[in-house]
Amino acid sequence: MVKKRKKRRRTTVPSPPLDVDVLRWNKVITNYMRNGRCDDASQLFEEMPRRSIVSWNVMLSGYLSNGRYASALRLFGDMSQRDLVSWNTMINGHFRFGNLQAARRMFDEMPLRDTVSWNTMISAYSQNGRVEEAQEIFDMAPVKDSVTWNGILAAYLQNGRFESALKLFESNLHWDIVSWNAMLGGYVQNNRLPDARQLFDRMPEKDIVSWNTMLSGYAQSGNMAEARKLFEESPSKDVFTWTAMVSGYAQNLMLEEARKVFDEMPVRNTVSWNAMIAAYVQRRKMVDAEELFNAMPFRNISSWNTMISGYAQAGMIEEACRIFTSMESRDSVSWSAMIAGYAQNGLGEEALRCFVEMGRSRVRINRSAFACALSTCADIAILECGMQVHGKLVKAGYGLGSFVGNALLAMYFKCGNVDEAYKIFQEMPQKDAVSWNTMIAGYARHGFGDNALQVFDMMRTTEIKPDGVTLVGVLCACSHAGLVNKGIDYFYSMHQDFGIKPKAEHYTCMIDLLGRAGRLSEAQSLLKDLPFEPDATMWGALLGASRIHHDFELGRITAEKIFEMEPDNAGMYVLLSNLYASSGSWDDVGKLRVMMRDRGVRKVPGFSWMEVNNKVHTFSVGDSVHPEKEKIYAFLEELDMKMKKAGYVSATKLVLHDVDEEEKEQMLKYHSEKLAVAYGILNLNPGRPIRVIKNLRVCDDCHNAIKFISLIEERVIILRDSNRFHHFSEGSCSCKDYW
DNA sequence: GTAGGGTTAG
Repeated sequence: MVKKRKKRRRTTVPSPPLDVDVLRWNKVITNYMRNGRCDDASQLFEEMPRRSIVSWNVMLSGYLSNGRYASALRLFGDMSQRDLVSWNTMINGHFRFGNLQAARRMFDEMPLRDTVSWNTMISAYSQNGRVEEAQEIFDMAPVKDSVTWNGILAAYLQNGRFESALKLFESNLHWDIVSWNAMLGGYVQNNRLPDARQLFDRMPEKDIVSWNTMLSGYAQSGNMAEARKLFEESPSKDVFTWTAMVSGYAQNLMLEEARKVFDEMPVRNTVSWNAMIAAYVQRRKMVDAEELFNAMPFRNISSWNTMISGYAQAGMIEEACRIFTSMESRDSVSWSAMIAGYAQNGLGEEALRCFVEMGRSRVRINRSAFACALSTCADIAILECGMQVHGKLVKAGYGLGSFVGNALLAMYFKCGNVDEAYKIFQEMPQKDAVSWNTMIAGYARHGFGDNALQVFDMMRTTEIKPDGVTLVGVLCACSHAGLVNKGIDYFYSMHQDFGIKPKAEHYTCMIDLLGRAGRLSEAQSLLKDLPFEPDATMWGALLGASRIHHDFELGRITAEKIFEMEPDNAGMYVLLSNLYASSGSWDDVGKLRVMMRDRGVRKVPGFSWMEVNNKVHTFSVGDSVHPEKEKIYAFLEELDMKMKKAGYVSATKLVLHDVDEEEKEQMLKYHSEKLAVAYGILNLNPGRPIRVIKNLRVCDDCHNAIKFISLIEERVIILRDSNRFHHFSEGSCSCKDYW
């Protein structure tokens, strides 16, 4: 079924009699193109006294590989004759620049197709994430050679359909070595190293690629001992082998070993240098990285990109920007690295500005940039913006492959639009573990525990196995849905049923689950019998439970533990302070305040934000800067009266400061989330949900007040605080008053 | 002109 490569048939149109001159010209042009000298090449092309079809083809592929799509198109239009190579090149070019429809149209219309045409279509569709189309072409292909077969195998492997690939691979015994290697790589990428090794050992023949694939599999998974063994056993080594070792040591943070291999390498290329730079970058040694970067003989775009992301990850965003702006040409990775860098350094708006700028540049926005932009929108929770990115995404024709689809899911959840998240989820053609986990955890964080568990049940009917993250979501969902016993069951059977040993995060969920249900002593004993040392998050869960159930003493003990571990965690001081205040122990509140002052712990100022007409409005306690503050305050006064009539009592006891009653009430009234909600009601049409984001946990009084507001104003209000989501509607909240 | 291995973004 898989045959040896056939000799290429050059043309269908007879070439003019070759003369040596034309061959020489073509050679020079090819060299120019290889070195990125497009303009020199085209000048030479213009000056040629005679041209063969090869001259045209060399120009065409040269333009395409140098990013000159428009020039390529023009040239293709100008060609007086075209052979199969011209057509195939142009089709591939359309794909490379994301013009899938044009490629398909050209394929459908071309006068004659050879196997390369079919193969090009298959692999290009696959590289664009379109497995269905790749499959369609594969099924239609009249002749299939080994490249065709490997194309469909790679299409499965590269697009998360490992099981299908495996099935296909096992159904046929005549694969050539390229496909064996592809399958080996598939195992490696799916972290199935023992299986990979088995395949490796039973390969009918191995070439250097097989050895390198296996070696880098070990290296990437942290098994440097085994990688080293293969390195020494392998019958031959090339620059790939050596570079894989450097990068393996780099990723396992073994800097000295990496450098030693790098120094011993008989031959280095740019990628080897890049791997060594990456080693320094991963250790945040930017001085050494920069030194190497300056010393290397040739830099390619990855070298620059590595430096950008290195500086960005080291928090040196100005330096990253310096590298970015000094580049001659930037590709999608450069842009993505810059966008991600801004986002990781808390500069969300800069990140989005950069994304917009990328859209204006000649570089096509790739999946990564979309994913980065979406996750930025998610972090700063601006739904409108996220929806616009979503729109662009659809227009760019990327579909809902799991990578981008998952980013979309997360964005809609984090921006508070649960329904849209579910819609996306349903539309996703392939759901991986991350998709399922995002859905489950998303529903849970929004307080829709039952939905989360439904999704979990659906997941169990698929071939995708639940992992540790899934179980965190499930336990969290049980906690939020008040399904205490079900949660306990899952916890104690997860090892047996799913082969997942409970880790710290699962214990934290359990403490939260028991605590929320008021079973504080059980939560305590779980904490006492932990198989490892509890961390501050676990104590935090217990403190949260103490607060909800007003267990003064437990709260105090718990908080002391936390203060020992994390003396700077302001949130925990506030939590304890609230607990003290709610029982009127102003003395303790005062002592705590002194303690905070002595230890230099600063309360993070609370603020909220929301989006109206594509503009983000930020509010802080007792805001006096917002241009419409008069209107907002007046509205709040009015609202306050209505709320009191409906039975609302302001929880003055909860204010941190021991001030007189009237003043306390004023301070509460103007908490940032209340201001934001008021602004939303004033500026968003009735019927539209009001989405507010707050950087801290919402306080009891605001939570209570917003419940009343949702009832009086007949509004759905969705509040994201630092911990979870609250959906207020008709006087109640999806968190069931526990957060 | 189409396929498998080493570097960068998510």
